Amino acid sequence: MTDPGAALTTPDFVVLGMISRGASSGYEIKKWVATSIRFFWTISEAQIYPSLERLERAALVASRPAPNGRRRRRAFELTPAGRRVLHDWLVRAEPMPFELRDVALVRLFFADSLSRPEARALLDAVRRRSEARIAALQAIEPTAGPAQTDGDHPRLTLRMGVAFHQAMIGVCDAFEREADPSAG
Amino acid sequence: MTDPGAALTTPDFVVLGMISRGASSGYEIKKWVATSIRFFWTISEAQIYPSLERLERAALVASRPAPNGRRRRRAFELTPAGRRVLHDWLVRAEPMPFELRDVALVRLFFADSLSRPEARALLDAVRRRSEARIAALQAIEPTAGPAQTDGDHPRLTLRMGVAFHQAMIGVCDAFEREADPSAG
DNA sequence: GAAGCCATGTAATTGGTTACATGATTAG
DNA sequence: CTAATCATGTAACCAATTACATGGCTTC
Repeated sequence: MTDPGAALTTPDFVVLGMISRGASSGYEIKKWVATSIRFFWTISEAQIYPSLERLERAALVASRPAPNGRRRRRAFELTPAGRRVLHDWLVRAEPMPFELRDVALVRLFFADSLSRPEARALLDAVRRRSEARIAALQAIEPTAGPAQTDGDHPRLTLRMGVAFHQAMIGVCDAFEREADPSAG
Repeated sequence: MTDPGAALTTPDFVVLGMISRGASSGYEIKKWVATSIRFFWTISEAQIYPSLERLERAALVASRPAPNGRRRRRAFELTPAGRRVLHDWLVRAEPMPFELRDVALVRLFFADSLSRPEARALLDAVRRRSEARIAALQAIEPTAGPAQTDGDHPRLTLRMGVAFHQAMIGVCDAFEREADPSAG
């Protein structure tokens, strides 16, 4: 075949990527996603298990039975081809659209029709949401241990999440100060 | 019925909201979305026209034929009920999950397996993307004219977009400096 | 012995996009 | 006279979620 990674979708690469980082079972992939990339990508079992099948048929991952007692379990690892395909995807130059889908911002956009206190309440809700999200992100602290100076990309993406929401909070505060200078 | 806004989806409220801001036709809603909220919400004709039908059946909008010459056109406006439903939605206290879906961050997350220059190239791509997005946002400048001190929420959401991406750029820069202190 | 977690998997539905069809008008 | 824009609409398709089904193990 010309390009074994051509038919794969982003969820497939996520599965591949998590296995490359050491996740072995479908269940583990799900949990790892939930404690790492969930803030910018989600995935459900209904995607993971069929994806694992496809990846194995394409010989990008290999599985062996690895039961815990009588509880069945399949352990996966990358094949050399899988590692190559993942690498190619990571370095591929292609547009990466920034897709945000945020009801809160939609509501804020339309908030001109609200009264001052109503608009302020909405703005406060947005600020609190960001504060909560920052707390959730900081509770993760990936790759436990003191700052490893080098190449800790999970930490990088975590920081981006925090920076995002700090920025949002900053804009909320600035806007509030403008609308109500007495509180400045 | 108990709550005329209960059955509506977010796209419906977007349609309602755009009409409340003066968009009159389906076509116009589409264009207004494309120059305002598209950075945090999108909508297609295939959603807009059926939505308009639903909203009219629910008596939240009213339409009259308003052809331009022989080119057919339906002009919409909010009914009092529509205005009320929109208002209720805007002030409703309900969770507003921040949903980001970003392949770029996924790729960055997995970038530990890349070589230094490869990881750097990816980081640069992310930074350039944010720069481009900031430029696109600043090209919009909504509610043309000099800063209207008060209640300009479209401008608020615009600023959030800019602040977001400035924050991302900041994190990119910081990370790069850490990984390669010689460039500091 | 019940609740919760480990573990795999599928069916049905949802929500949305893409692509198309149609046709009038305006700008170059 | 052609391309772009105005304008409305539908059909087919796709990605992803929700909800469920099954069953073993662990903890209280």
